Amino acid sequence: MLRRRQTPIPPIQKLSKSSSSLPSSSKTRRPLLFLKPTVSSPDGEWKPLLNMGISELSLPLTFPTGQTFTWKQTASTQFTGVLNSHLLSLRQLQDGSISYLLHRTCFSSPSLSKDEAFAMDSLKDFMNLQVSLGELWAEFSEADSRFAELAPHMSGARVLRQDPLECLFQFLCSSNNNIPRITQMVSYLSSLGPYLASVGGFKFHAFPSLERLSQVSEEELRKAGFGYRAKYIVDAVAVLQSKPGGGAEWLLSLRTLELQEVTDALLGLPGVGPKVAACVALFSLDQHHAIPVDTHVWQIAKRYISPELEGATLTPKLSRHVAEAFVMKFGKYAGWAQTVLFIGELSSQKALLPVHLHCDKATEASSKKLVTSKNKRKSRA
DNA sequence: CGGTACCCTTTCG
DNA sequence: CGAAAGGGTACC
Repeated sequence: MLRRRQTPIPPIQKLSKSSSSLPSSSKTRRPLLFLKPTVSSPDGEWKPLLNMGISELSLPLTFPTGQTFTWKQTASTQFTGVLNSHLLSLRQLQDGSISYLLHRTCFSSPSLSKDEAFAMDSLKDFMNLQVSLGELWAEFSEADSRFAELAPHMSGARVLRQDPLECLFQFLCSSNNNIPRITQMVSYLSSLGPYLASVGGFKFHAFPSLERLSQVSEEELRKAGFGYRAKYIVDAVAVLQSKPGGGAEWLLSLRTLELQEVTDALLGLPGVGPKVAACVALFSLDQHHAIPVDTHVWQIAKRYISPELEGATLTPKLSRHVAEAFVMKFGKYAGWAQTVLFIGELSSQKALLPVHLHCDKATEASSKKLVTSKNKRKSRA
């Protein structure tokens, strides 16, 4: 059942110039993937990546959950994004098996095969695949009952390891903002970078360099709807560019530091407060116990972690308290636990949850009713 | 440390 | 249709 389709599909040069190179035996059993069948420089083919099982990786519980705004859902079970200037799509079948497709872009090597090894390394890195969710979640479930009841419905929700520069600018856009607008702003920034290709109606660009970003003015950003964050972007670019050795490199170097040092460093950037710093630390700088405390996490904390906080308002001091409480409870991968609890709060994901696991007041009442009526039915039976 | 203005869009009452 | 809130930060 779990047999992987490891059969190394021979590197068929799909419809390459010398069509005679197609092994005749394969023509009747080609997979039914009619993707852009006749373009002159075709994409690569779908290839099996791995099957860790749905419990280790779920694309829909990893990509559209507020960690990244650059990956797009390009088909019902397909997500597409840019990794080190490579454009690739991922797909997941019911059994959890993941396939990938490397798209051809203006920057692709002629054969694509050279790019593939590189793209695969990037991907494993990007998905933090060395971290086993199974072990972590067992511990989390033991530590926290809310996690335990949520976990079965959140299988495979992972924390990504994004490029720090990209991550920083995404979350600079996120302050006091909502997901659709953040997405719009981030795609504006992305559009400044080199165009790669179009997939599923989305145009993909490599994220712009600091140098390219430095060419955009505050006024332009304001016109593009960034509001007061326009100044954050412009100023942050300037500060980063002033770092000896380069801003992107400086950000990357934070990966080797402790969380407190990372946080302090990030807080030195314009537009970066504790919440944004924690997001960048967790989602791109290997700080697995960074806890971005926003209004959702605040609700979670009050409800499940520190009930005594009911009625309090979220001050910086209390934010730190909440973050500490999470780390106390979940340990050095507390940020991963937080992500699961957080997804449970997202209204977009609530639709996938049984009603009794919902947590807002309106549904709380009705779920109680449901439970009691169920119980009545049961006891009558 | 605690309070408030800041852009702008959507949702709520 | 006005108010409030939405995945905060800078400044006082």
